[in-house]
Amino acid sequence: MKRFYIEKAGEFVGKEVTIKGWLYNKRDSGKVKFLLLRDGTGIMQAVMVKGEVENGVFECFNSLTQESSLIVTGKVREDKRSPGGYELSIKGIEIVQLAQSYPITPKEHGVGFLMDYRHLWLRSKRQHAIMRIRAEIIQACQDYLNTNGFTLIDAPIFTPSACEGTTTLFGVDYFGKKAYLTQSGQLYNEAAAMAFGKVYCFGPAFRAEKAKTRRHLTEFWQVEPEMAYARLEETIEVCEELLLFILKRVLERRREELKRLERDISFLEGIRPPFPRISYDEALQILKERGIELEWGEDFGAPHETALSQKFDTPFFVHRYPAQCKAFYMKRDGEAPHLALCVDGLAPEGYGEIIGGGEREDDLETLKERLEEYNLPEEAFQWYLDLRRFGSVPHAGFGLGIERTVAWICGLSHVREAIPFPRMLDRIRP
RNA sequence: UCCCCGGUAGCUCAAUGGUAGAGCGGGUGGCUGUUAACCACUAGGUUGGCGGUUCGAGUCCGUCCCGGGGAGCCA
Repeated sequence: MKRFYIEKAGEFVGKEVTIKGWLYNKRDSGKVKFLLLRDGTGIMQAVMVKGEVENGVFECFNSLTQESSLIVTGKVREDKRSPGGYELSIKGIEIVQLAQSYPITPKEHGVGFLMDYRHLWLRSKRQHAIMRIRAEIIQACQDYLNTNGFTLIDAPIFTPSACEGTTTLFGVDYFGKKAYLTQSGQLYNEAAAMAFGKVYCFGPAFRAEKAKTRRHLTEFWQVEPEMAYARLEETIEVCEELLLFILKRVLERRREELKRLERDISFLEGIRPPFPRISYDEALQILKERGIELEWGEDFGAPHETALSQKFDTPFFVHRYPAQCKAFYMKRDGEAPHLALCVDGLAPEGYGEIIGGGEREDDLETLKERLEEYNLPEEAFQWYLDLRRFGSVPHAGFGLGIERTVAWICGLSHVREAIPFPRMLDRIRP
């Protein structure tokens, strides 16, 4: 017989099953006692009435504490009075461990307290829903890329040098030498793209930014596709397809979780392509119309991104930023060399940037000049320059931030809930 | 790093410079359908640390620590 899981309770009506799980909560009314059991897939109410179960089983109810681990057997029934519509009539209870007094109660708590107990907080309904959606989004990224000709080529976590300047890197001791935790797999992705054509890497990135906002983690995950011979417009197409694929997948498979988070599902369902593509110059114009002045050449700050993302009901792309505010490897626009052939993908509803990417500089001499302009040591980038010496081609790619995407799709107010164990300025525990 | 707000029972929060309190959680008892159940009783405090003002400080001042919100930068 199939193993029973609470989320599949409907397939077991009338059958006797075993739930291996934990006590989420309990209630009683004298001779009727209710256990709310969770097994990792969902929560199900179990009930027992005095006289209808063995006395020992009935009496053990009083000793049960929140989050005690239990193995409960009984028969599955449909019952409208039960949350979820299905209920277990208890036959037997085996106590695996009686939990000590559990710190997280069914009442309200502050974020600081909950973050201190992140290892336990993950058991709560809301966090459970977020993590299942996160897993679905990650799988959707991989499914989309794997079925569209991309090969997964992992990039290293230890790196000998910076790819976007050294100020935001975490340094580590590497057998007496200085190494850094990667802030992006991109440079290695470019090498991989020259070998495999279309590639992607998926993994954590580390940025030692002293940023204390709802959108920053010092350790975050990203998926980074890179494509040989791709230009900016094609890259934006891939960004759009990937986002649509993710949305469709989550709406198909994680609808219950979205409901639990009280996400506005109809908003997500209403998202249709094509997503607007606006240039940096057009974005400045939009901001101006809204009374927000920004000098040309300045990068967008949080208020600018928020204002822009409130204008659209879908994700949208801002392309061709001033080259001066972008990284050294960005290719310049041949027709307007003061612009970089780059793109940011922004989520609507005030969420802002979730994607950053663009074309990479493919000319050896130009790239050498850039390294000098940006004060980067050329010798550390010899391997990277090799990619321009041996069969250089136009190429482009982008990075999609997982936590920011999760935060947007789930409607979270802070990315810290979008990752199991967030690492932030001033928080590295648990 | 800067600006703003906060730190009181396990948790969420009250308390004019004058006797530290409530709800939840814990414990005990009651209730045959509960839905963050309900009812009764009960235990629980160095008011973040240090220093100062005052007859008297949870409350005012200084400083440090911790948390929350925001900014610069970014996925």
